[in-house]
Amino acid sequence: MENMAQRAQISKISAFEGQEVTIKGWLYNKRSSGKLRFLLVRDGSAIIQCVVFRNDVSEQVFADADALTQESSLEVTGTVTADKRSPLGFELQVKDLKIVQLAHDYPITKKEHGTDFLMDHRHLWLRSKRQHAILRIRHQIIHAAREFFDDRDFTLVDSPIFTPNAAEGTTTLFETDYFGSSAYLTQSGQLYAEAGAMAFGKVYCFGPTFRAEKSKTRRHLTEFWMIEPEVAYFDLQDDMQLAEEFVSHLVQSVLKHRMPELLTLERDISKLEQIKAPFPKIHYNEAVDILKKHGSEFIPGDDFGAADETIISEQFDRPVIVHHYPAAIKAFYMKRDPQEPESALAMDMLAPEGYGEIIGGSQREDDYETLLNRIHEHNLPEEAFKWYLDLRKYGSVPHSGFGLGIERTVAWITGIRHVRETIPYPRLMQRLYP
RNA sequence: UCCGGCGUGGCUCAAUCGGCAGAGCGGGUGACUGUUAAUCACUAGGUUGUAGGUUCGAGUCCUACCGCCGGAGCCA
Repeated sequence: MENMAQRAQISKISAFEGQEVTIKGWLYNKRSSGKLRFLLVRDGSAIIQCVVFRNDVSEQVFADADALTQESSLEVTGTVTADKRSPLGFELQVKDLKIVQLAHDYPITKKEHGTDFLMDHRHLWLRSKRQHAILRIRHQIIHAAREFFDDRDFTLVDSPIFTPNAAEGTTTLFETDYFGSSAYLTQSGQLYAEAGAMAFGKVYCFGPTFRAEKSKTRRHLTEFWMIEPEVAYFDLQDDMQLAEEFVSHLVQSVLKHRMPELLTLERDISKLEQIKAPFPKIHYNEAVDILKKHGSEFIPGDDFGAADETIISEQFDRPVIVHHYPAAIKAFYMKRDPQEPESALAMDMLAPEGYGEIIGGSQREDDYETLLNRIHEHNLPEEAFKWYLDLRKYGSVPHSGFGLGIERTVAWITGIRHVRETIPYPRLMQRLYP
C-alpha cells in the first residue's frame, strides 16, 4: 500500500465526499456477489461499507478481500461516495487494501449467543453495535454528571478505596490483607465526602464501590460505580431538589447527544422525554398507603422490597422520591426529623419502569453527642470513627448528600434489563473473568 | 442462603411414547455485478455436564454431584 491518501475517521466521513481516504480498522462483516465484495469496516467510531469491484483493483487486492475474515484488521483506501442505500449515507469505493492481521475463528458470530458465552468473551463482545451503544450512553451519563456538578462549582474530592472501617456494618464488605492487617474495599465514599464538604462547601466523589452481598438479581453487581455529592448547609429539601435536577440533567443530556444509540437499543424515547424536574416527592407513609391500595402484603415500618418499589414507581411518569423513612431501618449517620423523631431525614429515588432505587441520600446527623450514641447503638467501633466525629466537633453544620448508582441509571436510561451490560467488565458473584 | 429452571457439534437450538443424534450460523470448497444477519450447492465437525442406576435399548426415566440462568432477601 504505497499511496498516501489522507486518514479518515468513519464517523466524520461526510467531510470527505469525493475524496480518496484511508480507513484503518477491523472487518465487521463481509458479503459478496459475483465480482463484488462488500466489506463492512469498523474503526471504533462507526461502520462503513467498502465496495471492492474486481475490475477496479489488482488481483492481489481482490484475493485479499476474499480472504478477509470477521474481525481481521485492515487498512483500506478508496473514494468516499454518497449512497442512499447505505445506513451511514456513504460508502467507500475501494482502490487498495492492506491486511494488517488475519483473524482466525472469531468466536462471536452473526447469529445469537447466550449471555454466559458472551460474558466469557466480554473483551471481544465490546466490539458489537449494541455494546457500543450502551457504553457510549454510559460515557455520556458520566460526562453529564461531572458537567452538572462542575457547572455548579462543586469540587471533586475523591474518597479512598481501601478503608479501615465499615460505613454501615462489616457483613457485606470485601476484606483484604493490608500488610498484615485488615483493610476493606469501600462500600461508599460518603463519610469522606462529608469531610470534603466541611473543607470545600460543595463536593462530590466518583469511584467504584464494592458490596460482598450474595445477590443474584438483574440490579446487582459486586463492583459498581457511584457518584456522591455532599453539601454543607444543605437540608433534606435542598438535597431532594439537587437530586431531581441532577437526574433530569442526565436524561436530557443523553437525549440531546446520544439519540442514535438510544434508537439502536430501541429505547422508548417518549418515556425519557418526560423526565424533567420537579419529580414527585412522597412521604414514606404515603408510599405505604399506595402499597395498601394495591394489595401489597407490605408491613409498615419495613423497607420496600423490589415488588413494592415497582408498585410505587408505576404510579408516576417520572422518578419518584420517597422521604422520611423510619429511622430504625436506616443508617446510623442519618439525622432524625425533630418534628417526627421516629423518621430519618432520608430519601430514596426510585426509577420508573421497575428499575428500582437509583439514589439514596439523607441529611446527616450533625450533633456530636447524638452521633456518638448512634455509633454505640449500632455497635460500631468508636475508635475507627474518631475522625468522622471530629467533623461534629470542629464547626459542625447541617449538611446533606446522596449517592447515585451509575449502572442502574444506565440500565434505566438505555432500557436494558440487566445491569451487567452497563459496565465494561461486570463483577458478579459468579463472574470474575475476563 | 432459600425457591424455580436449564446443561446436546465452536455457537444457538431441535430430536414425538424410551427406539438410526439433526438443523441453522460459524469453518472449508465452489457459483453469482448491489449485498444489507446476502443467497444457493457441496463438505468436515458429537464420549448428549460428571458419576452411578433402571431397561433388550437412555439425549429422553431415577439418584447424587458440578456448572450456569432467573427470582427472593440486602442494597445503588
